[in-house]
Amino acid sequence: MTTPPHRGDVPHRPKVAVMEDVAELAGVSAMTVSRVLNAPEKVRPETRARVLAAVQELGYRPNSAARVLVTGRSGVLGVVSFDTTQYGPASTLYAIERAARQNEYSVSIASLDALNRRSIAEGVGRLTSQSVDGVIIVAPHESATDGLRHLPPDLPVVAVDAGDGVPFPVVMVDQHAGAARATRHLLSLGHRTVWHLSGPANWVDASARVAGWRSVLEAEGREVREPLAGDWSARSGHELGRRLASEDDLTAIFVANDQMAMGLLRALREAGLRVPEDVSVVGFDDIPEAAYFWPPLTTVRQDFATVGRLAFQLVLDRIDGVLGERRLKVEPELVVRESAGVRPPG
Amino acid sequence: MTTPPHRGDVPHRPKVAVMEDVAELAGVSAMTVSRVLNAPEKVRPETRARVLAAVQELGYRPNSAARVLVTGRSGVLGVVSFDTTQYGPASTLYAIERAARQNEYSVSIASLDALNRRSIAEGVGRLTSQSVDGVIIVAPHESATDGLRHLPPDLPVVAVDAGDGVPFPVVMVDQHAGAARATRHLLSLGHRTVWHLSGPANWVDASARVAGWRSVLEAEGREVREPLAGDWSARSGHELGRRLASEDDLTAIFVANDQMAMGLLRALREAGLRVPEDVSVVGFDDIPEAAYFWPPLTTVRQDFATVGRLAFQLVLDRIDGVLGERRLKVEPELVVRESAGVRPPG
DNA sequence: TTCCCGAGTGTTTGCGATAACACTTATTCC
DNA sequence: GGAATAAGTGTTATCGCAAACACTCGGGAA
Repeated sequence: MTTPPHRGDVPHRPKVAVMEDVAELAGVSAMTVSRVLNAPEKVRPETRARVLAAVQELGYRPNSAARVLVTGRSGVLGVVSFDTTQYGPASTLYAIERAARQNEYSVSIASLDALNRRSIAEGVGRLTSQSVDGVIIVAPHESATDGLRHLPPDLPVVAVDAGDGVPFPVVMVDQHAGAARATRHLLSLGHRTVWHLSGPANWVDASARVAGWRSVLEAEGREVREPLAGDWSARSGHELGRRLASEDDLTAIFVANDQMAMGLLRALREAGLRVPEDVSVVGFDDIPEAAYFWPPLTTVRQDFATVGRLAFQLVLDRIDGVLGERRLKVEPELVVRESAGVRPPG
Repeated sequence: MTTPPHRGDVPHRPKVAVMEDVAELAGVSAMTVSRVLNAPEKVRPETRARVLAAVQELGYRPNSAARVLVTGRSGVLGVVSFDTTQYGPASTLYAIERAARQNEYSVSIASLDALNRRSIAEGVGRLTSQSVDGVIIVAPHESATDGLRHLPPDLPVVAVDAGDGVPFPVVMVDQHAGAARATRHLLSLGHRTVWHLSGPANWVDASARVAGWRSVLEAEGREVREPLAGDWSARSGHELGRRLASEDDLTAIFVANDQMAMGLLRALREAGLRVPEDVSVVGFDDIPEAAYFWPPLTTVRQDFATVGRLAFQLVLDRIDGVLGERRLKVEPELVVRESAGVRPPG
């Protein structure tokens, strides 16, 4: 007498209901249950009601793996991104998730440790092997652009803040325009020229902001001082600020993001310079804390929520086979607070 | 003669390779391919090499849906969380994703619009219907605790920062100890008592910090002033700071997070109070910018990365059937900078 | 009446992988 | 030498669902 294998050692799971169970309870075939769930109008109302009641009673939930296997669609969107602890990427991700949820999609994420071609390809790979229907890439680094050119061509992909020359739609804030706006604002206050504390080299946002800043200065025939590059952190803003503080024609600075602006403000104060009386500062991003900097920071607001929403809409279109815009720009907005004032006399 | 259906109208996709294709190319059965991928040691090295070559040549990637269907395991971990744009949740999420990735798991997210039982159940539902293997819930609100009691009992779940009485493991920073440390630090500087600017009611972290702060004051026989509750934002810190500024025995304040501390610092300055000469301030979190506040903020560092890592380890154990710790606490650390000083004379 | 049509439902098949088991062949042991 | 064993591989069944097609039935058109 042998003991039956694999029985008894497991405490008899109350096995979850499958479609067949629902069908049986409702006295119909599994196919009818499927129809009730996917094309209710094809089922007579009273049958439908019986099925729905059975679904309810058994707490039935369709098995997505089985559905994916047969339909080829998963209802999952992949997002690959770099450093989601930062305000910008985090907000974008959040907006994407919201938009996805409203369209019955869920979101799978793949964070990147580094920004380079291998890393991006690998991130996309992790997602595609989870059968995502499409991918949004939030990787605003120029090295990424390269990686983006070598993706599976049939996969619906949309990038956020990517450089030129990627073979699919891109959604981005118009960094160039934002930087230009900030720079013009400072010039309009009477400053002779504007210094720039930029983001790290090879970040597309950083380059675009440099370009926007430079273009305004050049158009106005102002002197263009070499920008100092930080790494987006308050720490780097502080460090560069100390160097900057000793320049004698320093009256206006455009900083590539709010965190660096924060470090800069502190460095200036430590050097005995008052903001905005002696030096004017304009940031970029409008993080929620910007209004509580000392002094409250004049900055350029990026609407990450809109970016996320648009990016989702674009992948969704691609998934549905619609070929939409190739490059959407969201307008940034100058938020005037108190860190930028008129040029000091002298 | 009828035309063959569904041929020619679709522009002949280069259909992706499936296991059978690999098998054919390598001259083996599909089962052998499967073994090469899942239990390579059971296949003779030369066969294995042939199969691997075929995999390479066809660019074969296993179809996860099919695998999930038959194995019942997806390799996907669900994370439900509230407001991932904030530093804490974002960092936790990031750490979870990292840990997951290192263990060949990927991560699906479900953001919550609100913190209540329905919302949490719905978020978990969205994830389970995607066949996740386990779920980590980052929802530090007391109303969540209720929702957490009504989840499918067989689903491996771990919570981050949940209150007592949830029926599964919880990982959290020891908020009580952190608050106590901050409070003791202020008392040790000679302050007679410490005010508290707390987080919103019903947030478990907020309550724990209040409790930690209160317990030290009571143990030392100091006066306990009613805490003022903010909403974690710099804005609320500023607003409450204005109210606080007029109190005449105000020399030390413990603030429940760094953003509120920032708003508070500004309000104090606006009221003509110097920090730390007139008033000492200690925050909580140690966000990356805290060192660049004016003055640099003394605060309590939460190690979100460790929290995320532990939470992942715990779900992983549960998925594997290991029943581990029920409540893990991560020690916070007081980071002394310049915003807290000795009690002013008088 | 007969036929056709469409609405509503059921049956069969197949999605792509793995579990379980069956089958070879070589190896070991008595 | 023969049985027992192990290593390597193949066969078959199955996971849960939906696509495709088949069937039934009643009502209108011819």
